[in-house]
Amino acid sequence: MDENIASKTLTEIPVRQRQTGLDRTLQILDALTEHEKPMSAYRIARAIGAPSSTIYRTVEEMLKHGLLSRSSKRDLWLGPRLMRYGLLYRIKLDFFSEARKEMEHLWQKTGETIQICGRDEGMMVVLAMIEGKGHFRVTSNVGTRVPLNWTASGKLLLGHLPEQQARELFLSYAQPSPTGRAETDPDLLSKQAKADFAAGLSIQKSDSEYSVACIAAPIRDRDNTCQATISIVLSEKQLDEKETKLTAAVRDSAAAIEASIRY
Amino acid sequence: MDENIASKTLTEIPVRQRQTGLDRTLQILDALTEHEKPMSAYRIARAIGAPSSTIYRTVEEMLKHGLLSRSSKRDLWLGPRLMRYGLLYRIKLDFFSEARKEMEHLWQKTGETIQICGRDEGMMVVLAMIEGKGHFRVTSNVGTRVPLNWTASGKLLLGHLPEQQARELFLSYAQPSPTGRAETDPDLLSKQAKADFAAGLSIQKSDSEYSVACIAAPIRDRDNTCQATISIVLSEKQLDEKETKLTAAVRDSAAAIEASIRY
DNA sequence: TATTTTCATCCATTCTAGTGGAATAGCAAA
DNA sequence: TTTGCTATTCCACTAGAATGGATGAAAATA
Repeated sequence: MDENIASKTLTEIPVRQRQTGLDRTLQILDALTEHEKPMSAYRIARAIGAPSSTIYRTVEEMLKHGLLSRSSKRDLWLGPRLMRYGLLYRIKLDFFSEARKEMEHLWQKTGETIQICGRDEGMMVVLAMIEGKGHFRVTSNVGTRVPLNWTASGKLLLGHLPEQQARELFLSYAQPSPTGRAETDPDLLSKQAKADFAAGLSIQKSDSEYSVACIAAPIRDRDNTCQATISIVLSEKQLDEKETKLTAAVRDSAAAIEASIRY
Repeated sequence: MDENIASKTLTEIPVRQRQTGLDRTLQILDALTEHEKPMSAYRIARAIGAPSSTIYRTVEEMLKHGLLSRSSKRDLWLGPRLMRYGLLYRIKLDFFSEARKEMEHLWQKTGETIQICGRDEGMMVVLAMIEGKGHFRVTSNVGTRVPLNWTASGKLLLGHLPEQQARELFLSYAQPSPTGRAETDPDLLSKQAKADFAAGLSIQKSDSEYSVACIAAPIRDRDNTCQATISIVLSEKQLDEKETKLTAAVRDSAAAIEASIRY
């Protein structure tokens, strides 16, 4: 909300770097995605601490290109062109078609909610999902982004990184979850990430939503990088009853997807 | 708009206008999406006719921001950050949650493949989809983009525009389809678009894929703009057998979605 | 009402980034 | 070998982008 109050200490040279047009463009898009609803150009400028003249210019250019759209007289929102790249990126992920099949398979077998998740910097993103057959519903959806420390998948997604690097990402992005149960300490988190990744499984209870649990397994490529995760999202109660069976199923699905991209 | 016409008369010198960074960025992304596979920086530069020095620079900056990623030593591909905006754009479309419900509903009722489609400039994009229960499979997928003249939905998506404007879009983007059965004449297409939109229904057979048919209805907002379409994709044979029943069902679903965004 | 905040546009200044072209090297065909 | 295409980097030049600040109008608030 408030802009950058902590400007510079005495010794720091005021190298107020001029930003590139692409920087400003991405800052605008990020401001809108964070805010999650339309904003005026003026408000965007304030939110990112940029000169309004620059933002008005850039916004105009972005509108011309369909990266933004006017949602009312003065409010701006993301533009339709953004879909072009995002959706294509997803369908061309090399594991994606196989992952869809396995998702379906896992869903047939368990009847629970199944998700494929990936990482975008410090956030976990739901890439694909099938909802469970029962009445149990989760709030997440395809496209939902949450901090990595909220979920089992989030931790796995950093498990292949050197611990130091994972620590830094958790340090920058970890946030308290709505339930207050998600770990936020970077040291602990990076250790957990490494351990869970090594085990090929991560289980989590009520970290992000009350009485919601999650069983996740990593999808690793030939370089052992965690490209994505596949997971079952279910009620804590269900988890207690069927844990052994479900963990095995998730592991199998992950293995099947990995096999498809490793030849 | 028309600046560079008067300047030189006799010897036409190629006035290669300097492009903005955002222009170059989008050209790079478009080159990759069109090509549908990774390309080298050099190849991208040639594909868009830009100075290679510019492209190498821009590519470097885009890599830094996660808009591109290296898929091998020299090959570049779309970056994970693109998902951030694309998926959020979709999820926040005001009709989207209702549309998902109706999609599900229609699928339960018919058992056929159901799609929600939107428009990105001159292309139709599959925004969401549920596959049919039978063995009949279509090649399209969420994120698939095809020229507007190939599909029933494509025509509906331009139906609210003044005929002249629709004509221009068809003129720029209409292409022959794989089956050769899709209309390509802008005049005919714009008339069809208008008529189908007015009728609130468009039906198509084998225009884009052999023996594949489609029944589509427009989803219009308060301004009568066609925001998207909902459609049943099925075999021609099925269409012949159950046409009346299915058209009614699609109409009902579209109406339900429209009701949800029109209060 | 008066006053503050939001919104939008304009201008002069600074300096970045797009451009053209050259240089270099690897590789494959002729 | 020569030729030609791919691939990458470097440099000088300058169009035009980002900036800071000013100016007003409109809207919100007191």
